[in-house]
Amino acid sequence: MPNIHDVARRAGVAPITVSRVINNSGYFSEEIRQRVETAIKELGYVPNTVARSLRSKKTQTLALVLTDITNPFFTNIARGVEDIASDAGFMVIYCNTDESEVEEEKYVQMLLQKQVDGMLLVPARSEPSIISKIQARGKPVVVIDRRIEGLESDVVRCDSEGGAYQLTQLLLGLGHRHISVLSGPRYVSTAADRVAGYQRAMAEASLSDGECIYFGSYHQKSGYEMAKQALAVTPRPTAFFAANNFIAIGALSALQEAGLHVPEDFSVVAFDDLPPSLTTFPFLTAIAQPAYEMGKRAAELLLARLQGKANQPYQVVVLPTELFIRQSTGRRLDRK
Amino acid sequence: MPNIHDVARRAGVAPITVSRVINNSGYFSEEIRQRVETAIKELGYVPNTVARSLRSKKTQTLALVLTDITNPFFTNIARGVEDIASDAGFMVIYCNTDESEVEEEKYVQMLLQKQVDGMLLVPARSEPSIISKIQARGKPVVVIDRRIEGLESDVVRCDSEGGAYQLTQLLLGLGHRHISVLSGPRYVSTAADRVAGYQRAMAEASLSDGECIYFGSYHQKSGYEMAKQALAVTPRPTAFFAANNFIAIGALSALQEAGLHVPEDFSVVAFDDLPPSLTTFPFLTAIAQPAYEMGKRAAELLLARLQGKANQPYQVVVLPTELFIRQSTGRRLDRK
DNA sequence: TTGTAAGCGTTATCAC
DNA sequence: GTGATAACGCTTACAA
Repeated sequence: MPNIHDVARRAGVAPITVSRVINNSGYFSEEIRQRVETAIKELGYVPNTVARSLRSKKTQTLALVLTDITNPFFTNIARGVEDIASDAGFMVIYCNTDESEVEEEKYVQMLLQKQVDGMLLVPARSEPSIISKIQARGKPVVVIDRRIEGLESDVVRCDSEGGAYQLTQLLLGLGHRHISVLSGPRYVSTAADRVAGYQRAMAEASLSDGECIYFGSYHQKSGYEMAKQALAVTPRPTAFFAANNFIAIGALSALQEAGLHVPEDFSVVAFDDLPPSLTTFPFLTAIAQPAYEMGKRAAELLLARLQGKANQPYQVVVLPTELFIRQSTGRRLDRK
Repeated sequence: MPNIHDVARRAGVAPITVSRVINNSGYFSEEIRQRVETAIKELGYVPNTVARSLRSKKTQTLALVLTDITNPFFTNIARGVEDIASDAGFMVIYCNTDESEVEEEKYVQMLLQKQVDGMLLVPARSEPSIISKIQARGKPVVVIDRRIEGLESDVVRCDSEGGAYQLTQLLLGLGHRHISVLSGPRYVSTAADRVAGYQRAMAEASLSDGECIYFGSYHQKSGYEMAKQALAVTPRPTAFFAANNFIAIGALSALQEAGLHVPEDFSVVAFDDLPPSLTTFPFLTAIAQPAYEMGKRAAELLLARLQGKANQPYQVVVLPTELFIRQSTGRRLDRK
């Protein structure tokens, strides 16, 4: 493969001149541009970004570290990130941690070695060390989706506590008194915050939330298992609050298996809507987060840091959620 | 940030010795390993992969170029790719082309500049030039999901023609005679092959497919619009064959809007199933492709090429699909 | 088992 | 406007 020297020789100029033409930087005459461009074409020259990065200390590469690209919420974040990054001439490396701190640590280490210019990260745990580590190496990070106590950084997320409060209030308004929360991993802020929102609503209604809180993982299987457990409790709950879309789907199959019909016999609400493009018939009452917008905003924040705004104060962007009331909550319960 | 020289100085060895310890290559004594590792820790040294890549001509990076990560079919391919790549110590850059040749060309160019070790590509068009270009630069490529006439390369895909034939036969067996195909972009092989499978089944049943074939894009909106058009034709069709999941969803809303109930008044089948983790209640009769497996196999093929099997004959892997018969096709039509 | 020297392909710096 | 030179941080090839 030809390099910049080969092009220079063919065009009868110095390598640095070729570099100037390629990058459209510094001064050169129109005639030189012609000669260089011709030589590039004739040789089929492709600039080597690796060499350029070594010299310039910039890779034009961002990393997106999330838990599972398979979840449409994260998929849409990814798409938002990529669209913005791509427009700015950046490429994106993505990594799935499956909520594992070990994987997260491994990926971050690799990404630092790769000299990515910045990272967008959905942290596996609510503990600041991994982020601090990245910041300590002078790389900007934007934390997506989750809260980390005691950490200064750019953040883009939604209000989990508030959304959960809204969903719980909706159920309470429909007359439900025994509501089980099927939540995600205990140490993930969204899972904890969604429980907290539920608890606030329950407390305001002077109801106990005694045995009704389950922590699991943000997966269908876990939703199924938590629902099974919850249904075995006496008195049996009349509604579920699923802390994400996958959990809701799992809970629905548990309900079906138990012969309970939604919404006739049971109500279900979920945090995270299913994208309309994937829903045969919208059914679940849900709080929707603007995932694509979250990815976009996060990428914009990161790029701003890379484009000189390195020393501005950190921004915490909390985007609004939207409540969609659908069939899974049905009508008001008859008071017993 | 410290570099390999700093570590070498601190450990009292030569840079190359540090390199050997880091990469666990060549010979060095246990004592040297200790000294080097201590120095690395004390300095917080992180190896610079960019410099390493420049020298070794390997970036340990793959690229996944697909049309839209937002489609769960591709999301699962991506996940399969990433899992395999990650196990082998490779990172993955992903790019969305939205079926645009221009975007595809732009991305491939950037990826070549970035010196990725190999590419996995869902080509935007059934035309070999972009792939040949990558091959010409000595980079291995695996073509995913689509056929390209007259191209020698590794390929992982499913049998679109056969799956479409199966779905059409199912509809014919239920008594449908007026079946409209709502397909994807005319010049994408999967869209064309799915139409071909439909045509074969129709021809075998001695039925005409005159005005019943629509080409659009693989999106919900296009599905909606094609369905609208198809429903305006006399005699009105009694069934749709949607060439992908998004089109099916769009078609369902058009049917709902037209006051037609599925499956009572109308049947719908789709190529591409919706992942169970995203389906509140499975409803669509569909051909499912093993997307995750496709991504996995494709990544394995690519890695094999990178690990010395560069000159083996190209492999074309055609994975089996699975038919799920659900409610959207209902019962046998009463013969008129 | 360890080290020296050169070079990977660019660009920053300074000179002309 | 254009070019010579060094340097980015590492590893290959060779030497000791």
